[in-house]
Amino acid sequence: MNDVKAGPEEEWVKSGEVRISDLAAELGLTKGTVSRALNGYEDISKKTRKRVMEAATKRGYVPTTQARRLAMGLTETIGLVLPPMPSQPVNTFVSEFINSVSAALHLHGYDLLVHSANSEESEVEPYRRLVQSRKVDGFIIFRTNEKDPRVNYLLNEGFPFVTHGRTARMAEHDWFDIDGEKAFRDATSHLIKLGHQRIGFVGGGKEFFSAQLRLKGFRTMLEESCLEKIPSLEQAGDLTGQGGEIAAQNLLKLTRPPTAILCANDATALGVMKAARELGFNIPEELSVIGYDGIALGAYIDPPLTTLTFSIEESGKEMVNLLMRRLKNPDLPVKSKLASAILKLRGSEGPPSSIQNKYMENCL
Amino acid sequence: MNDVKAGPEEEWVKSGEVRISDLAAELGLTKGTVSRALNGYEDISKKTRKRVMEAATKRGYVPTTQARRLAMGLTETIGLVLPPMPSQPVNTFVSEFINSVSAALHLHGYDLLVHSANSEESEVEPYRRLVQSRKVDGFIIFRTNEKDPRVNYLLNEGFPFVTHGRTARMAEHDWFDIDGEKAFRDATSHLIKLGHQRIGFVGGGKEFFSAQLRLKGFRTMLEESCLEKIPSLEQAGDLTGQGGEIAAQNLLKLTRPPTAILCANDATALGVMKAARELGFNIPEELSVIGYDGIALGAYIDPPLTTLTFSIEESGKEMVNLLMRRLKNPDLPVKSKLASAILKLRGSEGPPSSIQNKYMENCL
DNA sequence: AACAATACCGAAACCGGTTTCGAAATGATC
DNA sequence: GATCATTTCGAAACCGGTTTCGGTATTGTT
Repeated sequence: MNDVKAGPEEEWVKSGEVRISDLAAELGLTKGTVSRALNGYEDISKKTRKRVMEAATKRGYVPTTQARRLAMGLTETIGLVLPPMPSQPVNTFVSEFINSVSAALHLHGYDLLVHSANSEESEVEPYRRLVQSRKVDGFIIFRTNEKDPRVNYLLNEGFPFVTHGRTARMAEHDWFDIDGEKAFRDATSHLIKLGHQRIGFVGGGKEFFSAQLRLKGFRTMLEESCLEKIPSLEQAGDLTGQGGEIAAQNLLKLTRPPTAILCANDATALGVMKAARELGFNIPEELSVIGYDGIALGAYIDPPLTTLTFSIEESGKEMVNLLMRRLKNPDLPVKSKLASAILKLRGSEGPPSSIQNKYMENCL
Repeated sequence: MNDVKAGPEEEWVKSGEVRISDLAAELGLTKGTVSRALNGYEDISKKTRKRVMEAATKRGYVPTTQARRLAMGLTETIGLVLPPMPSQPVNTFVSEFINSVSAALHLHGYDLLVHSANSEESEVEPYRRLVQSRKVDGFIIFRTNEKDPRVNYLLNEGFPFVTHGRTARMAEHDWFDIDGEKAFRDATSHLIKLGHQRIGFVGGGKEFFSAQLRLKGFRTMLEESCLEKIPSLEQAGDLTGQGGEIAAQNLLKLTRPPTAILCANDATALGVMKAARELGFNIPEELSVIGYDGIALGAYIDPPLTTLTFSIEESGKEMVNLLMRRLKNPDLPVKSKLASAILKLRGSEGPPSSIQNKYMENCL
């Protein structure tokens, strides 16, 4: 009966059974004194502090988080609400992102509360609940839209948060983003240098702000390179594989199909490649494809997908830094960080089959 | 100055500013009475309850979670520790799983605390910390190993948890698992019926319990079908794409390479397909490949990957149910649930090029 | 009308910590 | 040795709820 696994001499203490008052009683001190001793207050003699610390480690005392947080009036917890999952998630971004955010928060003594969004209710509802019940001190928000109700709500409440992605009100809140515009200038430039002149673009709808910025980068580089903008080569997808398929079918059935297609993300690119295969286009000989996201799977398909990648770990870390700064001092001016994506050449792009060499010559 | 967004008449209350004592004072009651009124105690008159409820909704009162939890002695939080991320994650399981677990927990009024494992320290360390600081009431554990130190620790502590996957001590704790053995019997049977007689298997190391069970299913079906077991056709990978590549190279360079390869997961299968392409094997004509996991991206590669799938949403839901049951009554006998995977035919398998028709004739 | 039973609410303890304030003990100064 | 400044700790309030217990006020019973 009642036997426990432990050495014979060793007295086994089940975790978390010793309270600060037990410790105080054992030491002949008050719990206030014990608390101050453990928390490094200066008005505790070295001798007493040593006694307390030793007793604490010996008895395995760890303060009860709930009590400490109540007393200190903070939750030491950051909320992250998962957007409703698409039926066919193709991206490992979320898990990597959660991982890096969680790790970064841990360094600051913060916990990560992950909440799932119920698609039945309003987008801001989970945030409202978490704020009202005071379960978190701040939020990490990702997949922002240009006009984002979550951002509006939190700004209105004066509640701390950082977004991954810019919004219409980005001047009013901290944010981190990848410079998708520059990324697509780079990718477009790369294709142009390879000799492409008819380049297609498959983006997201207008509701995807980041995808719009990528489109902007694409257009900018076309203009800089004196290539005419051909509206029919710009397709609005929905950032899914299926959307990519449909968009690619539209593009490749044109009388003069593009020789390259830039995709706003990798899922789209995979759909584009699938459609291209089915329509008999060889990649990259007859069609170059470039994606965005850098998903690992891209390296295993045939041909391996050339894509724009960025460090998810850095994203998480930087966002946590911004948020911690905000929590320490809510009145600081807004701060933001723009990181850049790099083009990872893997093989799904190359020179067009028939190189038209007039490129760039009449420009400037 | 000090203007807030609200109707002119409406008095604007910033969320979470009203305490139970405020409410009590306003109503001329004590906070104990207000608390009982809101929590449905029977010793409150209908009239008073109505007054309290109305005042609460009007003033937007929501109890402070930390205080409630401290008073009630529970955290209403479940911990989930992410295993160290592989450098090349190709699987969306984690994010989907987190999503479904979080959603299921929410139905029970529980929160999900996601913690990341620091690869520098022991595997159980995060669990120990969460237990000692009393941040969670229980754990959801996944990617268990046969001998799992986390399981040992928690069993020793008597701390509630549910695993995704079986362990050597599965008789002592609640668990949920997919019947990988049956799944691989099915997949193997499918290949045999297609006419394959030399079937390769790329698994994980011995440290991956679930992969071992899949191997067992493979072997069982070979035996049942009176096919001889050829040891060199069983390769131990590491459940990554790279591992799959290497294993496939070994298999395909054999004098008599297999006509089909079963893979313990999709990441491995992708690596196998890559190696096969590079060695000039056409899939599925010259080599059939089947994976396990049902990752969505498998549908977009060429050929689409045939795989064994299961419902991640169901996994999360069932695990939460098991855990909630355990929390309500810690003394209940252990309970478990075994769900089955289904073979999703997508095109990466087919009959072998040269059918040897003697199959199954001399069996039984 | 007297008494017991019941409905309803206030008072206070409690959860497990933190932090402020003041008092006692110690040390320093003359 | 008396006075004052410092060090060190105890006492108590506090964080914001929940829950037990007991005391009125009300109702029901004979």
